Amino acid sequence: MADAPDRPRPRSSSHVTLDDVARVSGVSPITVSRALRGARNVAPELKARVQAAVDQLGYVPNVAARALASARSSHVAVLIPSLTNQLFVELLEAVQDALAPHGYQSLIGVTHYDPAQEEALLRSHLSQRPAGLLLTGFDRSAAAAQMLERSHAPCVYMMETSAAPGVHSVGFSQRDAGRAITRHLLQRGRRRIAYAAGQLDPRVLLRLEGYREALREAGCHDPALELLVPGPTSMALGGRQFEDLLARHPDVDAIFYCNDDLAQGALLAALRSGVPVPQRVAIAGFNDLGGSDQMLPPLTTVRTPRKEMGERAAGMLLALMRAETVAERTVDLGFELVVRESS
Amino acid sequence: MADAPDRPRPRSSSHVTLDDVARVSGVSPITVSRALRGARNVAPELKARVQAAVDQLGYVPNVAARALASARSSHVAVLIPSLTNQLFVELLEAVQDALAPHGYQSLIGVTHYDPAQEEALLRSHLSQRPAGLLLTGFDRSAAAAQMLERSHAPCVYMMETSAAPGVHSVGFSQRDAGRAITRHLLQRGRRRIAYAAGQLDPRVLLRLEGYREALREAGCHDPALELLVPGPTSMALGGRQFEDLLARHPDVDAIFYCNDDLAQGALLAALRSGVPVPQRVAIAGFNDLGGSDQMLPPLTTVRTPRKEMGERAAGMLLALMRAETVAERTVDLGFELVVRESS
DNA sequence: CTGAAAGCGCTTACAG
DNA sequence: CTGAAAGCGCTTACAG
Repeated sequence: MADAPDRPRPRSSSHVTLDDVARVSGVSPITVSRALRGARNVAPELKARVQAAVDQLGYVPNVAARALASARSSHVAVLIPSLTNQLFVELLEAVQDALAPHGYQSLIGVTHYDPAQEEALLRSHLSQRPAGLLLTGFDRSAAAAQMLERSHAPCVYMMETSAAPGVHSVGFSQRDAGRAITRHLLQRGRRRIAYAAGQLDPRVLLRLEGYREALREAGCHDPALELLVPGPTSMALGGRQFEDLLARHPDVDAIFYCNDDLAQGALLAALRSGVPVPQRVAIAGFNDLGGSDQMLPPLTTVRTPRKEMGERAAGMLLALMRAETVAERTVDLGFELVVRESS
Repeated sequence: MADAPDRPRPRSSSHVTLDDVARVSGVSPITVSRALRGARNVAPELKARVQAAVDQLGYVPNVAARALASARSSHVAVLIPSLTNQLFVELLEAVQDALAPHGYQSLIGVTHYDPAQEEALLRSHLSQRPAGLLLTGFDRSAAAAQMLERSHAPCVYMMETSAAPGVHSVGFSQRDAGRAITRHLLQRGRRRIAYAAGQLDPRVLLRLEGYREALREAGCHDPALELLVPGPTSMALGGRQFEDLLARHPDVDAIFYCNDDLAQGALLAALRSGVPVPQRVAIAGFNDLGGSDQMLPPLTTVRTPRKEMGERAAGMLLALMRAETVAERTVDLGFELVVRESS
């Protein structure tokens, strides 16, 4: 198995091709192709001979040739808003782990929460004819939606659910989760409950809706207690929001943060300034990210099912890519209230 | 521009091809191909005509065809140990941001710190003929190293540096960094300095070497103060290690953690048990991850240049993929001691 | 600076 | 269940 000389490269590659496998196993190239793709309409005996030749030669299919001939790549485009939020990192890992065993590679695109960037990414990914798409949420530009539709590529949406016809989605109700944690704070006797958020994406705003509903039911909604700042979240921002809210509204008795990193920052700021949590203010977060259980006091939060979400979305996409009909097109995975000592 | 009927798909795609562009612009397909790839040996006037036709038709090159014909894909394989350590997420983002404008897609592989997994990933990525490779560190299986060599694919190593001939690397001295932070603790008058680590990868062990060297120089190295536990790091583990060390070695006066997440956990554990930091024990971390500046007290650590490392490694790879000779094959980016109140 | 021919390594669609 | 032919959409290598 001599290597080709370094330069100049011969036009004909020195790699083992499907034709080589056909020659060695004594069948036609098409039969090899079929056997390799696990077709049932190949005699078991030929299948075995092909496999033996593959092993002997160390044959590896050329994905580019396959993609060109079949007009379908083995890539799945995964578009997420950010890698800075641990949530999406874990979602991504679950997706990759589910897709890889089936021979699909994930091509990750980070949209930075920007519809224009998402549109550009979609355009570039779609031009490569991905086998499938995994997208985050439902809010995108009209142009992006149109490209998606025209591409006819299998697609599953993550993070939220939709019952719209033809849409496949795996997620949970952000609104219900926002309502649930707010109700929990109300049940603890809190009345002046603030909502502090950064990175105002559609899901953060849905949680805001849930928060508002719960407070209106209880008759204690006050828009002045909504602190919505654009831009990325961080522990530092959470600390500043904590100080800001207490300074401007000394009667605030609870704060619901849209993400755990903010809430962790708040907990540390409280420690720094000697504000007792939860006695003086209760603190709640969202997502149950790493470290929230280690805080002082441990953080009350909502555990979101990103691992299962990634697995289920990938599973659904796998079915769609096999051209199977998916019976359960909308999967609501729910969420879990995790009550710790901060509330 | 009517769409093809849904099913069955015609063999000939309804997409605009390079031949269409050639027809519209009145030149040969090869000239279009050259113009598109920015060749200098195309008359400016023809270039303009081609560009006009591309715009008019909305032509997008078929990457599979290009890869098949040229035996080079537009993918760069990026192999990192983990996405759980924020460090690698930031490294990855920098790489992607640097590669994307040049038309290269990153294919991410997570090795989970496992040479066998890395070998498998390398095998699968190499079979797709990536345009280039970005790898983490130098420790890999002999089989993996051999595959790399035989592939002749351009490759840049990240995180560490090597002066070995033919090797391109961008990193910093993990050993020097470990030595530097340990010396800092010594300068603060500490003598019973422990090293606490998880995820015992080669870089964690290099930092350990640096730690040992500094302590031996000062004549106070004690192997009993090295706490090396396999498996993933976390804030929870850092907290347990803190309690463990203080219980078993009451005279410990400083702990150097191999990663900030452990150190953050230690700081919280100290707070929980009322151990004053740095009065009773100094705490130092590594990497300067998000939140370390928000801790109570803020964490002393080593800032590592992951963003620049990703950018420089990608830049070097870009040059190699253009078949340029890279003069500076070994780039040492250094590190920065960040002294805060925990030491 | 420009082009006609051949080929990259597969799969599709049609036969049998 | 198996195969011969054609083609996917580009680029390489050779001419001129």
